[in-house]
Amino acid sequence: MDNTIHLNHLRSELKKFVSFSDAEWEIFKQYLEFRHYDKKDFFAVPGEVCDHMGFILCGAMRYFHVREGIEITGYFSFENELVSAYKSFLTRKPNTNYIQAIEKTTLILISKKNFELMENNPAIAFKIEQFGRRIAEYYICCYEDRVASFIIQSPEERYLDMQKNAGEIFLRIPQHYVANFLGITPVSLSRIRKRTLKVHA
Amino acid sequence: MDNTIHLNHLRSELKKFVSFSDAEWEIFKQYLEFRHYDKKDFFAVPGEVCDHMGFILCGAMRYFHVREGIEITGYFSFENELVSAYKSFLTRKPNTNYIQAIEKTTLILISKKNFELMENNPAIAFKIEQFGRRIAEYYICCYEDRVASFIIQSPEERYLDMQKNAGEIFLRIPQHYVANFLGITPVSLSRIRKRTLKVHA
DNA sequence: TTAAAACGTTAACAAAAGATAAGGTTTTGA
DNA sequence: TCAAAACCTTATCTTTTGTTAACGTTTTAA
Repeated sequence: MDNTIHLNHLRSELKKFVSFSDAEWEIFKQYLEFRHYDKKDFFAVPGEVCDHMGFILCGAMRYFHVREGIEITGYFSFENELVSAYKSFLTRKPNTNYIQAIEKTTLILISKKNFELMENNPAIAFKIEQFGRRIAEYYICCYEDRVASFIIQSPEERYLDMQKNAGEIFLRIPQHYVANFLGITPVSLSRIRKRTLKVHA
Repeated sequence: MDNTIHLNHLRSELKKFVSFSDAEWEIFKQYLEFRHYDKKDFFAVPGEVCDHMGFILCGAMRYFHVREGIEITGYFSFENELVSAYKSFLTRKPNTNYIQAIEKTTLILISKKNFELMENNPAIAFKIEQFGRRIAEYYICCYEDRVASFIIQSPEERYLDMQKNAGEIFLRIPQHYVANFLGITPVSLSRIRKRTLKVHA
């Protein structure tokens, strides 16, 4: 199977982090693997170390904790985004949540082992450090905004912002997952929707 | 003034991110500057790009947003920790919150300009990439936990956890700042304290 | 030293959210 | 295709939080 088109797509998308030279890319792509997930397949589970970082070619992933038997969704990743239990991937400690495909999903994976091999390969080590740094810095910026939203906004304000800035999510994600993402219960989100609908009608 | 002892302390503390060789350290330390902040002095303000990252030798810093004239505290940094409006520092876009000394505070600063000079100095560029990467990765791990606390815990649970794991903070930080940090109002925290005190009495 | 500001608690009331359950619709999967 | 599961809404009741204000104490700064 020829995955050239997908690899080229990945290379292009990764430019927002770092640009690989042709020589670097030839090395880099040898460390990649493709993997398909059916809906409900798990990318990561609690208690196991997350060994991979993935790039989503198509599909979507849901991150959730289980607390007293109840699933609580904390995050989503969609196509052209990365997916990983980052803390576990970095620290090599057991992960604490599930990451599950919520659609048929195809990933391009890099294993921790391959990451480390590249970090020790002088031909590409520097670029890999840059790559790892930019990814981490990118996510820090996202986290800064997300934490601020919990500190300075009410659930209703978070919902309205999300509707404005990421409205497409509601077309793909069950609403009770979104509720958890906003830090509230599904019942509460349903009420907020009813409340705020009237304002714009 | 001889700051050798403080620089050696910094070098030692930074080992949790990266170890500098003697040669690298000689270069690195030339790009550092010391700065003192009186209580209530600002390290960063909204609308300005944050040009520095700081290491706290002594003292403490508070991060807060102003919303409708009200200050809302989102974070603190203490001695031996870093301080920065990270997103602004990284993206060179205007910062959106205040960072203020809440005690007399001494920082060792690296400017963005000096950071970039080192990134372009072959003698130390690789180490700087590693350094930047490890810092970012460290903060991602912190953020992962912090976001999870908003998703899966109630304010009361967040308070009890904080009391257990970071009790000393309450000795240095006014309680209404802590309340904001937990995502609630000062009045609500006062009630939670009253509620939970009885359980342990 | 002393007046002003900051701080924590409490009260009273309103608003929002959580918990539970029921009902109807849609989706899923055998 | 059809029964089961998943999903969203609504209702009821309880709990928690927000808002505002008052009060007493502590800290700050002139």
